[in-house]
Amino acid sequence: MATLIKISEIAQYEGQEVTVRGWLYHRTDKGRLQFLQVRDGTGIVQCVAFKKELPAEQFEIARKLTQESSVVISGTVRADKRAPGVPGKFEIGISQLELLQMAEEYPIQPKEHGVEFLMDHRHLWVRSLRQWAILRIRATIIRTIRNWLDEHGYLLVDTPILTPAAGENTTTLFEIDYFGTPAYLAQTGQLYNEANMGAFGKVYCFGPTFRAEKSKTRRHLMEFWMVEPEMAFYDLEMLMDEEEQFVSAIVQTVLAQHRQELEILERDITRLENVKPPFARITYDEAVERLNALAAETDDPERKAELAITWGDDFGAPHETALAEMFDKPVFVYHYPTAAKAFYMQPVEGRPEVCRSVDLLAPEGYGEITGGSERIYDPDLLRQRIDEIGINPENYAWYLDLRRYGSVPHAGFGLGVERTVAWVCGLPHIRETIPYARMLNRLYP
RNA sequence: UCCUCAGUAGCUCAAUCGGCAGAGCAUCCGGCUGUUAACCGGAGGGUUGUAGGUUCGAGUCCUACCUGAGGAGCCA
Repeated sequence: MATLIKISEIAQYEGQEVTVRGWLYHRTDKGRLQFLQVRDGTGIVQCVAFKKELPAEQFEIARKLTQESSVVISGTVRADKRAPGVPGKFEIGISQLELLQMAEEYPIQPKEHGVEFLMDHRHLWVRSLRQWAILRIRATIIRTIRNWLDEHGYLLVDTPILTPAAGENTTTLFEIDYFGTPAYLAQTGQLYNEANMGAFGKVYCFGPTFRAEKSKTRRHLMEFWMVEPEMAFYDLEMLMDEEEQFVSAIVQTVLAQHRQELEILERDITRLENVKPPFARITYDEAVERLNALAAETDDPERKAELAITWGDDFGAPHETALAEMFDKPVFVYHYPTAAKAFYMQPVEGRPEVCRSVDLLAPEGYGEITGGSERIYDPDLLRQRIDEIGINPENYAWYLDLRRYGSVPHAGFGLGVERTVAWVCGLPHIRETIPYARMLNRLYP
């Protein structure tokens, strides 16, 4: 009886009789010889059917197999440099072929397709090699996030998805009917994180978050995954130290475990190998100066207008890209204008127009992948900021409570998983970084 | 929401000045014992996004709408 194997481990079975189960990825018809590329989720292996070596009815099945038909194949593993596949270089000489289902005409061909067509067929597109590589890297990034935080003294404490009020501002929330009262899908777990921080010291939440922004860009989704660590007794510098260790660990783990997938994606890994602490740190003031200096050097008036920035404005996509291009790895930009950031961020002492906030900009135009800050821990100042912003303090009574019972300096940040995956994989658009992207005008499949 | 571009066979695209709607892939049939998105021969496959208009004649020009893409704003 043949051994049932995973295709990823085929090299261990050279010369042995094995069985693989899976789907036909591709077939080349050479008459009395059929090359079947079979995938099982772990890899792709070429299986070779010779007319002479198979019962007539089984060879006839091989000759007729359609793309994505499900099969069980047994045969002998042999090394062959010509054999394509993942990992490749080994193939199976078929001795037995069992058909589970002959697939109907499969819509996705091994060729170029349009974006709309592929997104309409996302439930099938995830079977394609590029998507296989991307989603495996995504899984590793998520696993590394959890492992790293768990190993560095953080406790996972889940925060709710159904929430009574806005985390940041009310214009970007999905509203739902909660038995007659309005509720919202969470856009952040941060406020709850701060409560949990008071209980456990270092905590994180990790899950989907929702923004109803009508954004139509390569880096926005309506539903995206975010990990948000929150740490008691951390200041901004400690926060940056922690973030650069964390982000470097993510990138280096993918490099160590997914050379094969990065190769499939044709990712230039030299830029990733460089992602190790320390990262450059510049203030918002310096960033504005650098951008305006760059704008001054530029002759193209369009480019000049794109780069020029007035102090106080938040960065747009061209600003972030231009800033990131000045460095060979991610760069921290800190001390943003208070007015441009969330109400709970700690003002800089003696200079309240800027706050103790920091964004991390990824290289190669991937933009902001983390955003964080020291939080205001003085109850009066927090109450004052809430009044200034004009939001209803009643909704934040429990949050203000946190400052009444042993308030401590603390800080935290959020990292967007999809943007990180897009950057690590070198993808032009975020839509391929999540299995089923929720975008403006797309809720299917 | 704004700007730009696009919509033709299942898919990717072509169609000159407004004049017979075509190719490759996929599918089906036939050939081939080393293919790498094989190759060779044959066949079927069309409400040109929708509605209206101009014209002897519209895939092509005009108007409105729908859908999508790229960019902007907002953000992770």
